[in-house]
Amino acid sequence: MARPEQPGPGARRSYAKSAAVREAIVDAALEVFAAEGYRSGSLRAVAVRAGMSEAGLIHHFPSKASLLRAVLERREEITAPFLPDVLTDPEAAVRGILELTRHNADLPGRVELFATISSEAVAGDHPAHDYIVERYAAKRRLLVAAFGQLADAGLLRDGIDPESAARWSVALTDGLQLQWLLDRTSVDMVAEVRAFLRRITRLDL
Amino acid sequence: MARPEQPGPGARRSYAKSAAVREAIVDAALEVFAAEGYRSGSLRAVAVRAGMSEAGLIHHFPSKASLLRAVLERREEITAPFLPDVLTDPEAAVRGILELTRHNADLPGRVELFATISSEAVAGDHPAHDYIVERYAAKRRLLVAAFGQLADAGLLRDGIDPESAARWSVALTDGLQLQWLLDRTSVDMVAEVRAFLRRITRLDL
DNA sequence: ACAGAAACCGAGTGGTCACTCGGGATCTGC
DNA sequence: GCAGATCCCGAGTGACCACTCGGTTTCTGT
Repeated sequence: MARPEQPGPGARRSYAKSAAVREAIVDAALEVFAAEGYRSGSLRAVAVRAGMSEAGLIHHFPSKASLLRAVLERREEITAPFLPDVLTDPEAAVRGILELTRHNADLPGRVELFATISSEAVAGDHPAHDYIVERYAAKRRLLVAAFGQLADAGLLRDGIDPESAARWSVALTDGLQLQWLLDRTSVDMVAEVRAFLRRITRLDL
Repeated sequence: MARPEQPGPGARRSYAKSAAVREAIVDAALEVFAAEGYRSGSLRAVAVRAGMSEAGLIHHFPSKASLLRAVLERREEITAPFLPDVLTDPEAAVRGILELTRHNADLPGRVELFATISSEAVAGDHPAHDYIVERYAAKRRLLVAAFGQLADAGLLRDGIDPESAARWSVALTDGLQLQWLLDRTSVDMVAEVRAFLRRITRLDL
Protein backbone atom coordinates (compact mmCIF):
# COMPACT_ATOMS: atom_id res chain seq x y z
CA MET A 1 0.00 0.00 0.00
CA ALA A 2 1.13 3.54 -0.71
CA ARG A 3 0.54 4.73 2.85
CA PRO A 4 -3.11 5.68 2.73
CA GLU A 5 -3.09 6.12 6.49
CA GLN A 6 -3.45 9.54 7.97
CA PRO A 7 -0.26 10.86 9.54
CA GLY A 8 -0.05 11.01 13.31
CA PRO A 9 -0.79 14.28 15.16
CA GLY A 10 2.75 15.56 15.40
CA ALA A 11 4.08 13.90 12.22
CA ARG A 12 4.51 15.51 8.83
CA ARG A 13 2.95 13.90 5.81
CA SER A 14 4.52 13.03 2.47
CA TYR A 15 4.81 15.67 -0.21
CA ALA A 16 2.20 15.80 -2.94
CA LYS A 17 4.10 14.08 -5.73
CA SER A 18 5.51 11.42 -3.43
CA ALA A 19 2.71 8.94 -4.13
CA ALA A 20 3.36 9.17 -7.87
CA VAL A 21 7.06 8.54 -7.33
CA ARG A 22 6.34 5.51 -5.18
CA GLU A 23 4.00 4.18 -7.82
CA ALA A 24 6.68 4.58 -10.47
CA ILE A 25 9.11 2.69 -8.27
CA VAL A 26 6.63 -0.15 -7.75
CA ASP A 27 6.04 -0.32 -11.52
CA ALA A 28 9.78 -0.51 -12.11
CA ALA A 29 10.21 -3.13 -9.39
CA LEU A 30 7.43 -5.21 -10.88
CA GLU A 31 9.26 -5.30 -14.20
CA VAL A 32 12.63 -6.09 -12.68
CA PHE A 33 11.38 -8.77 -10.27
CA ALA A 34 9.35 -10.33 -13.08
CA ALA A 35 12.33 -10.53 -15.41
CA GLU A 36 15.03 -11.49 -12.93
CA GLY A 37 13.23 -12.67 -9.83
CA TYR A 38 13.33 -11.06 -6.43
CA ARG A 39 16.61 -12.53 -5.29
CA SER A 40 18.53 -11.73 -8.45
CA GLY A 41 16.79 -8.50 -9.36
CA SER A 42 18.81 -5.56 -8.06
CA LEU A 43 17.70 -2.33 -6.44
CA ARG A 44 20.06 -0.61 -8.83
CA ALA A 45 18.08 -1.93 -11.81
CA VAL A 46 14.83 -0.81 -10.21
CA ALA A 47 16.23 2.64 -9.47
CA VAL A 48 17.48 3.14 -13.03
CA ARG A 49 14.12 2.09 -14.44
CA ALA A 50 12.34 4.44 -12.05
CA GLY A 51 14.65 7.29 -13.06
CA MET A 52 16.34 7.89 -9.76
CA SER A 53 19.33 6.93 -7.66
CA GLU A 54 19.55 3.82 -5.53
CA ALA A 55 19.74 5.93 -2.37
CA GLY A 56 16.68 7.89 -3.45
CA LEU A 57 14.75 4.68 -3.92
CA ILE A 58 15.73 3.48 -0.48
CA HIS A 59 14.32 6.67 0.98
CA HIS A 60 10.86 5.50 -0.15
CA PHE A 61 11.29 1.79 0.50
CA PRO A 62 13.72 1.24 3.37
CA SER A 63 14.49 -2.34 2.39
CA LYS A 64 14.28 -4.63 -0.60
CA ALA A 65 11.73 -6.81 1.18
CA SER A 66 9.46 -3.82 1.80
CA LEU A 67 9.57 -3.10 -1.92
CA LEU A 68 8.55 -6.66 -2.69
CA ARG A 69 5.69 -6.32 -0.24
CA ALA A 70 4.49 -3.20 -2.03
CA VAL A 71 4.67 -4.97 -5.40
CA LEU A 72 2.63 -7.92 -4.15
CA GLU A 73 0.04 -5.70 -2.48
CA ARG A 74 -0.38 -3.78 -5.69
CA ARG A 75 -0.89 -6.96 -7.67
CA GLU A 76 -3.45 -8.09 -5.14
CA GLU A 77 -5.43 -4.88 -5.57
CA ILE A 78 -5.57 -5.51 -9.32
CA THR A 79 -6.54 -9.17 -9.24
CA ALA A 80 -8.91 -9.15 -6.25
CA PRO A 81 -11.95 -7.95 -8.23
CA PHE A 82 -11.69 -10.97 -10.52
CA LEU A 83 -12.58 -13.37 -7.74
CA PRO A 84 -15.68 -11.81 -6.17
CA ASP A 85 -17.65 -13.02 -3.21
CA VAL A 86 -18.40 -16.66 -3.72
CA LEU A 87 -21.28 -16.78 -1.27
CA THR A 88 -23.45 -14.54 -3.38
CA ASP A 89 -22.48 -15.99 -6.75
CA PRO A 90 -20.40 -19.18 -7.07
CA GLU A 91 -20.67 -19.13 -10.84
CA ALA A 92 -18.97 -15.73 -10.91
CA ALA A 93 -15.97 -17.19 -9.10
CA VAL A 94 -15.47 -19.82 -11.79
CA ARG A 95 -16.09 -17.25 -14.48
CA GLY A 96 -13.50 -15.11 -12.69
CA ILE A 97 -10.82 -17.75 -13.30
CA LEU A 98 -11.45 -17.39 -17.00
CA GLU A 99 -11.65 -13.61 -16.91
CA LEU A 100 -8.40 -13.42 -14.98
CA THR A 101 -6.74 -15.67 -17.54
CA ARG A 102 -8.06 -13.45 -20.33
CA HIS A 103 -6.75 -10.41 -18.49
CA ASN A 104 -3.34 -11.98 -17.91
CA ALA A 105 -2.96 -13.05 -21.53
CA ASP A 106 -2.16 -9.43 -22.40
CA LEU A 107 0.26 -8.89 -19.54
CA PRO A 108 3.17 -11.33 -19.75
CA GLY A 109 5.13 -9.18 -17.31
CA ARG A 110 2.60 -9.62 -14.55
CA VAL A 111 2.28 -13.34 -15.22
CA GLU A 112 6.04 -13.70 -15.16
CA LEU A 113 6.26 -11.83 -11.88
CA PHE A 114 3.96 -14.17 -10.09
CA ALA A 115 5.36 -17.32 -11.69
CA THR A 116 8.87 -16.27 -10.71
CA ILE A 117 8.04 -15.16 -7.19
CA SER A 118 5.84 -18.17 -6.48
CA SER A 119 8.53 -20.71 -7.21
CA GLU A 120 11.20 -18.62 -5.52
CA ALA A 121 8.97 -18.42 -2.45
CA VAL A 122 9.00 -22.19 -2.03
CA ALA A 123 12.10 -21.56 0.09
CA GLY A 124 10.97 -21.06 3.67
CA ASP A 125 13.25 -18.09 4.26
CA HIS A 126 11.99 -16.15 1.25
CA PRO A 127 10.40 -12.84 2.31
CA ALA A 128 7.25 -13.66 0.34
CA HIS A 129 6.98 -17.28 1.51
CA ASP A 130 4.19 -16.82 4.05
CA TYR A 131 2.31 -14.47 1.78
CA ILE A 132 2.38 -16.85 -1.19
CA VAL A 133 1.45 -19.89 0.89
CA GLU A 134 -1.49 -18.06 2.41
CA ARG A 135 -2.56 -16.67 -0.94
CA TYR A 136 -2.66 -20.15 -2.49
CA ALA A 137 -4.55 -21.49 0.51
CA ALA A 138 -7.09 -18.65 0.30
CA LYS A 139 -7.61 -19.16 -3.41
CA ARG A 140 -8.14 -22.85 -2.86
CA ARG A 141 -10.64 -22.24 -0.04
CA LEU A 142 -12.55 -19.85 -2.24
CA LEU A 143 -12.68 -22.23 -5.19
CA VAL A 144 -13.54 -25.25 -3.06
CA ALA A 145 -16.52 -23.29 -1.73
CA ALA A 146 -17.48 -22.16 -5.23
CA PHE A 147 -17.26 -25.62 -6.81
CA GLY A 148 -19.03 -27.05 -3.76
CA GLN A 149 -22.00 -24.76 -4.30
CA LEU A 150 -22.00 -25.57 -8.02
CA ALA A 151 -22.06 -29.27 -7.13
CA ASP A 152 -25.06 -28.69 -4.87
CA ALA A 153 -26.78 -26.94 -7.76
CA GLY A 154 -26.00 -29.83 -10.08
CA LEU A 155 -23.68 -27.68 -12.16
CA LEU A 156 -20.57 -29.80 -11.60
CA ARG A 157 -20.16 -32.75 -13.92
CA ASP A 158 -20.73 -36.23 -12.48
CA GLY A 159 -17.92 -37.66 -10.44
CA ILE A 160 -16.01 -34.40 -10.10
CA ASP A 161 -14.88 -33.70 -6.56
CA PRO A 162 -15.09 -29.98 -5.62
CA GLU A 163 -11.76 -30.23 -3.79
CA SER A 164 -10.07 -31.67 -6.84
CA ALA A 165 -11.80 -29.22 -9.15
CA ALA A 166 -10.33 -26.35 -7.13
CA ARG A 167 -6.86 -27.82 -7.04
CA TRP A 168 -6.92 -28.73 -10.71
CA SER A 169 -8.07 -25.28 -11.74
CA VAL A 170 -5.29 -23.56 -9.85
CA ALA A 171 -2.69 -26.05 -11.04
CA LEU A 172 -3.83 -25.90 -14.64
CA THR A 173 -3.75 -22.11 -14.85
CA ASP A 174 -0.31 -21.99 -13.20
CA GLY A 175 1.05 -24.69 -15.47
CA LEU A 176 -0.39 -23.17 -18.63
CA GLN A 177 1.07 -19.82 -17.68
CA LEU A 178 4.51 -21.38 -17.45
CA GLN A 179 4.15 -23.05 -20.87
CA TRP A 180 2.88 -19.77 -22.27
CA LEU A 181 5.80 -17.80 -20.84
CA LEU A 182 8.27 -20.26 -22.31
CA ASP A 183 6.68 -20.16 -25.76
CA ARG A 184 3.80 -17.76 -26.25
CA THR A 185 2.95 -18.96 -29.74
CA SER A 186 2.36 -22.54 -28.63
CA VAL A 187 -0.41 -22.02 -26.07
CA ASP A 188 -3.79 -20.34 -26.17
CA MET A 189 -4.27 -20.01 -22.44
CA VAL A 190 -7.79 -18.66 -22.60
CA ALA A 191 -9.06 -21.41 -24.91
CA GLU A 192 -7.45 -24.14 -22.83
CA VAL A 193 -8.78 -22.85 -19.52
CA ARG A 194 -12.24 -22.40 -21.03
CA ALA A 195 -12.24 -25.92 -22.46
CA PHE A 196 -11.08 -27.32 -19.14
CA LEU A 197 -13.70 -25.50 -17.09
CA ARG A 198 -16.43 -26.64 -19.51
CA ARG A 199 -15.11 -30.13 -19.04
CA ILE A 200 -15.59 -30.14 -15.27
CA THR A 201 -18.69 -27.90 -14.97
CA ARG A 202 -21.98 -27.56 -16.83
CA LEU A 203 -21.58 -23.80 -17.01
CA ASP A 204 -22.02 -22.03 -20.32
CA LEU A 205 -18.62 -20.32 -20.46
CA MET B 1 27.56 -36.08 -18.72
CA ALA B 2 30.55 -37.19 -16.71
CA ARG B 3 32.79 -37.33 -19.74
CA PRO B 4 32.11 -40.85 -20.96
CA GLU B 5 34.09 -40.17 -24.14
CA GLN B 6 37.38 -41.93 -24.67
CA PRO B 7 40.35 -39.59 -24.37
CA GLY B 8 42.23 -38.63 -27.51
CA PRO B 9 45.39 -40.49 -28.50
CA GLY B 10 47.86 -38.12 -26.89
CA ALA B 11 45.62 -36.89 -24.08
CA ARG B 12 45.61 -38.07 -20.51
CA ARG B 13 42.40 -39.29 -18.96
CA SER B 14 40.85 -38.37 -15.62
CA TYR B 15 41.98 -40.13 -12.50
CA ALA B 16 39.92 -43.00 -11.16
CA LYS B 17 38.09 -41.18 -8.37
CA SER B 18 37.42 -38.13 -10.50
CA ALA B 19 34.03 -39.38 -11.67
CA ALA B 20 32.89 -39.84 -8.08
CA VAL B 21 34.03 -36.33 -7.18
CA ARG B 22 32.17 -34.87 -10.13
CA GLU B 23 29.07 -36.77 -9.13
CA ALA B 24 29.32 -35.40 -5.60
CA ILE B 25 29.63 -31.89 -7.03
CA VAL B 26 26.56 -32.36 -9.20
CA ASP B 27 24.61 -33.68 -6.21
CA ALA B 28 25.63 -30.64 -4.20
CA ALA B 29 24.77 -28.30 -7.07
CA LEU B 30 21.37 -29.92 -7.43
CA GLU B 31 20.59 -29.17 -3.81
CA VAL B 32 21.86 -25.62 -3.94
CA PHE B 33 20.18 -24.71 -7.24
CA ALA B 34 16.94 -26.30 -6.02
CA ALA B 35 16.92 -24.31 -2.82
CA GLU B 36 18.20 -20.98 -4.10
CA GLY B 37 17.84 -21.11 -7.84
CA TYR B 38 20.64 -21.01 -10.37
CA ARG B 39 21.14 -17.27 -10.37
CA SER B 40 21.20 -16.87 -6.61
CA GLY B 41 22.85 -20.16 -5.73
CA SER B 42 26.59 -19.67 -5.28
CA LEU B 43 29.51 -21.82 -6.32
CA ARG B 44 30.84 -21.31 -2.84
CA ALA B 45 27.75 -23.01 -1.38
CA VAL B 46 28.12 -25.88 -3.85
CA ALA B 47 31.81 -26.26 -3.04
CA VAL B 48 31.20 -26.35 0.72
CA ARG B 49 28.47 -28.95 0.31
CA ALA B 50 30.74 -31.02 -1.92
CA GLY B 51 33.54 -30.79 0.65
CA MET B 52 36.07 -28.92 -1.42
CA SER B 53 37.30 -25.44 -2.26
CA GLU B 54 35.73 -23.17 -4.81
CA ALA B 55 38.84 -23.32 -6.97
CA GLY B 56 38.83 -27.10 -6.81
CA LEU B 57 35.24 -27.18 -7.98
CA ILE B 58 36.08 -24.93 -10.90
CA HIS B 59 38.78 -27.35 -11.95
CA HIS B 60 36.01 -29.89 -12.68
CA PHE B 61 33.39 -27.49 -14.02
CA PRO B 62 35.05 -24.50 -15.65
CA SER B 63 31.97 -22.28 -15.37
CA LYS B 64 28.75 -22.03 -13.42
CA ALA B 65 26.74 -22.59 -16.59
CA SER B 66 28.61 -25.83 -17.32
CA LEU B 67 27.69 -27.02 -13.85
CA LEU B 68 24.04 -26.25 -14.50
CA ARG B 69 24.27 -28.20 -17.74
CA ALA B 70 25.65 -31.21 -15.88
CA VAL B 71 22.85 -31.00 -13.32
CA LEU B 72 20.17 -30.90 -16.01
CA GLU B 73 21.73 -33.73 -17.96
CA ARG B 74 21.82 -35.84 -14.84
CA ARG B 75 18.17 -35.16 -14.16
CA GLU B 76 17.35 -36.09 -17.72
CA GLU B 77 19.09 -39.44 -17.35
CA ILE B 78 16.96 -40.19 -14.31
CA THR B 79 13.60 -39.15 -15.72
CA ALA B 80 14.01 -40.38 -19.30
CA PRO B 81 13.06 -44.01 -18.55
CA PHE B 82 9.69 -42.86 -17.24
CA LEU B 83 8.55 -41.71 -20.64
CA PRO B 84 9.37 -44.65 -22.90
CA ASP B 85 8.90 -44.94 -26.63
CA VAL B 86 5.40 -43.87 -27.44
CA LEU B 87 5.31 -45.57 -30.83
CA THR B 88 5.45 -49.02 -29.32
CA ASP B 89 3.20 -48.36 -26.35
CA PRO B 90 1.18 -45.14 -26.02
CA GLU B 91 -0.46 -46.35 -22.84
CA ALA B 92 2.94 -46.66 -21.18
CA ALA B 93 3.59 -42.98 -21.87
CA VAL B 94 0.46 -41.94 -20.00
CA ARG B 95 1.23 -44.41 -17.26
CA GLY B 96 4.71 -42.87 -17.17
CA ILE B 97 3.25 -39.49 -16.19
CA LEU B 98 1.75 -41.14 -13.13
CA GLU B 99 4.87 -43.16 -12.34
CA LEU B 100 7.03 -40.06 -12.60
CA THR B 101 4.70 -38.22 -10.24
CA ARG B 102 4.86 -41.11 -7.81
CA HIS B 103 8.65 -41.09 -8.07
CA ASN B 104 8.85 -37.31 -7.55
CA ALA B 105 6.58 -37.40 -4.51
CA ASP B 106 9.51 -38.75 -2.50
CA LEU B 107 12.04 -36.27 -3.83
CA PRO B 108 11.02 -32.69 -3.05
CA GLY B 109 14.55 -31.53 -3.81
CA ARG B 110 14.42 -32.71 -7.38
CA VAL B 111 10.94 -31.27 -7.89
CA GLU B 112 12.04 -27.97 -6.44
CA LEU B 113 15.05 -27.89 -8.74
CA PHE B 114 13.02 -28.17 -11.87
CA ALA B 115 10.26 -25.84 -10.68
CA THR B 116 12.84 -23.21 -9.79
CA ILE B 117 14.93 -23.56 -12.92
CA SER B 118 11.92 -23.69 -15.23
CA SER B 119 10.50 -20.39 -14.11
CA GLU B 120 13.93 -18.79 -13.94
CA ALA B 121 14.55 -19.96 -17.50
CA VAL B 122 11.60 -17.96 -18.81
CA ALA B 123 14.15 -15.17 -19.19
CA GLY B 124 15.65 -15.43 -22.67
CA ASP B 125 19.22 -14.89 -21.49
CA HIS B 126 19.11 -17.65 -18.88
CA PRO B 127 21.69 -20.36 -19.63
CA ALA B 128 19.02 -23.05 -19.44
CA HIS B 129 16.41 -21.17 -21.50
CA ASP B 130 16.83 -23.07 -24.76
CA TYR B 131 17.12 -26.39 -22.97
CA ILE B 132 13.93 -25.88 -20.95
CA VAL B 133 11.94 -24.62 -23.94
CA GLU B 134 13.02 -27.59 -26.03
CA ARG B 135 12.36 -30.01 -23.20
CA TYR B 136 8.79 -28.76 -22.79
CA ALA B 137 8.25 -28.91 -26.54
CA ALA B 138 9.58 -32.47 -26.69
CA LYS B 139 7.42 -33.60 -23.81
CA ARG B 140 4.39 -32.06 -25.45
CA ARG B 141 5.16 -33.72 -28.79
CA LEU B 142 5.52 -37.08 -27.09
CA LEU B 143 2.27 -36.75 -25.17
CA VAL B 144 0.34 -35.42 -28.18
CA ALA B 145 1.42 -38.52 -30.07
CA ALA B 146 0.54 -40.77 -27.15
CA PHE B 147 -2.90 -39.27 -26.55
CA GLY B 148 -3.47 -39.26 -30.32
CA GLN B 149 -2.89 -42.99 -30.49
CA LEU B 150 -5.11 -43.54 -27.47
CA ALA B 151 -7.83 -41.54 -29.21
CA ASP B 152 -7.51 -43.75 -32.30
CA ALA B 153 -7.89 -46.78 -30.04
CA GLY B 154 -10.98 -45.29 -28.44
CA LEU B 155 -9.22 -44.95 -25.10
CA LEU B 156 -9.60 -41.19 -24.84
CA ARG B 157 -12.89 -39.95 -23.40
CA ASP B 158 -15.37 -38.32 -25.77
CA GLY B 159 -14.66 -34.76 -26.72
CA ILE B 160 -11.11 -34.71 -25.39
CA ASP B 161 -8.63 -33.22 -27.83
CA PRO B 162 -5.23 -35.00 -27.79
CA GLU B 163 -3.44 -31.66 -28.06
CA SER B 164 -5.29 -30.31 -25.04
CA ALA B 165 -4.87 -33.55 -23.14
CA ALA B 166 -1.11 -33.24 -23.56
CA ARG B 167 -1.00 -29.60 -22.56
CA TRP B 168 -3.33 -30.14 -19.61
CA SER B 169 -1.32 -33.08 -18.32
CA VAL B 170 1.92 -31.14 -18.35
CA ALA B 171 0.30 -28.03 -16.88
CA LEU B 172 -1.50 -29.98 -14.17
CA THR B 173 1.59 -31.84 -13.00
CA ASP B 174 3.64 -28.63 -12.95
CA GLY B 175 0.94 -26.75 -11.09
CA LEU B 176 0.35 -29.50 -8.56
CA GLN B 177 4.06 -29.70 -7.91
CA LEU B 178 4.13 -26.01 -7.05
CA GLN B 179 1.18 -26.36 -4.66
CA TRP B 180 2.85 -29.39 -3.15
CA LEU B 181 6.15 -27.59 -2.66
CA LEU B 182 4.40 -24.68 -0.96
CA ASP B 183 2.45 -26.94 1.39
CA ARG B 184 3.14 -30.65 1.23
CA THR B 185 0.37 -31.62 3.60
CA SER B 186 -2.32 -30.05 1.46
CA VAL B 187 -1.84 -31.95 -1.79
CA ASP B 188 -1.72 -35.63 -2.69
CA MET B 189 -0.05 -35.26 -6.06
CA VAL B 190 -0.30 -38.89 -7.06
CA ALA B 191 -4.01 -39.16 -6.27
CA GLU B 192 -4.81 -35.95 -8.10
CA VAL B 193 -2.84 -36.85 -11.22
CA ARG B 194 -4.37 -40.32 -11.23
CA ALA B 195 -7.88 -38.95 -10.89
CA PHE B 196 -7.23 -36.44 -13.65
CA LEU B 197 -5.82 -39.01 -16.08
CA ARG B 198 -8.77 -41.32 -15.40
CA ARG B 199 -11.00 -38.37 -16.15
CA ILE B 200 -9.61 -37.81 -19.63
CA THR B 201 -8.75 -41.39 -20.61
CA ARG B 202 -10.46 -44.76 -20.30
CA LEU B 203 -7.27 -46.36 -19.01
CA ASP B 204 -7.35 -48.45 -15.87
CA LEU B 205 -4.75 -46.52 -13.89
C1' DA C 1 60.60 -44.74 -9.88
C1' DC C 2 59.84 -40.92 -12.34
C1' DA C 3 57.79 -37.64 -15.73
C1' DG C 4 53.98 -35.20 -16.35
C1' DA C 5 49.29 -34.39 -16.16
C1' DA C 6 45.27 -34.14 -13.01
C1' DA C 7 43.59 -32.56 -8.75
C1' DC C 8 43.25 -29.23 -5.57
C1' DC C 9 44.10 -25.02 -2.91
C1' DG C 10 45.09 -19.95 -0.88
C1' DA C 11 45.04 -15.73 -2.20
C1' DG C 12 43.63 -12.73 -5.03
C1' DT C 13 40.68 -9.61 -8.96
C1' DG C 14 37.25 -6.83 -10.46
C1' DG C 15 32.53 -6.68 -10.10
C1' DT C 16 27.88 -6.30 -7.90
C1' DC C 17 25.05 -6.51 -3.91
C1' DA C 18 21.88 -4.18 -0.20
C1' DC C 19 22.28 -0.65 2.54
C1' DT C 20 24.48 3.67 5.26
C1' DC C 21 25.86 8.35 5.86
C1' DG C 22 26.11 13.22 5.60
C1' DG C 23 24.71 16.86 3.16
C1' DG C 24 22.25 19.72 -0.25
C1' DA C 25 17.90 20.78 -2.80
C1' DT C 26 12.96 21.10 -2.44
C1' DC C 27 8.63 21.45 -0.58
C1' DT C 28 4.94 22.93 2.76
C1' DG C 29 2.43 24.23 7.01
C1' DC C 30 2.48 28.04 9.56
C1' DG D 1 8.98 33.76 4.14
C1' DC D 2 10.97 30.76 7.01
C1' DA D 3 11.60 26.59 9.98
C1' DG D 4 11.89 22.08 9.51
C1' DA D 5 10.79 17.94 7.44
C1' DT D 6 10.84 15.46 3.03
C1' DC D 7 13.28 14.21 -0.84
C1' DC D 8 17.16 12.88 -3.22
C1' DC D 9 21.94 12.12 -4.14
C1' DG D 10 27.35 10.92 -4.27
C1' DA D 11 30.29 8.46 -2.03
C1' DG D 12 31.09 5.10 0.60
C1' DT D 13 31.00 0.02 3.47
C1' DG D 14 31.45 -4.63 4.04
C1' DA D 15 29.81 -8.77 2.15
C1' DC D 16 29.49 -11.75 -1.53
C1' DC D 17 29.89 -13.02 -6.49
C1' DA D 18 32.19 -15.88 -10.50
C1' DC D 19 36.38 -16.67 -11.86
C1' DT D 20 41.95 -16.39 -12.26
C1' DC D 21 46.64 -17.38 -10.99
C1' DG D 22 50.60 -19.62 -9.31
C1' DG D 23 51.70 -23.10 -6.73
C1' DT D 24 51.85 -27.82 -4.14
C1' DT D 25 50.16 -32.42 -3.84
C1' DT D 26 48.45 -36.71 -5.78
C1' DC D 27 47.91 -39.98 -9.07
C1' DT D 28 49.15 -43.04 -13.06
C1' DG D 29 51.11 -44.82 -17.44
C1' DT D 30 55.35 -46.15 -18.68
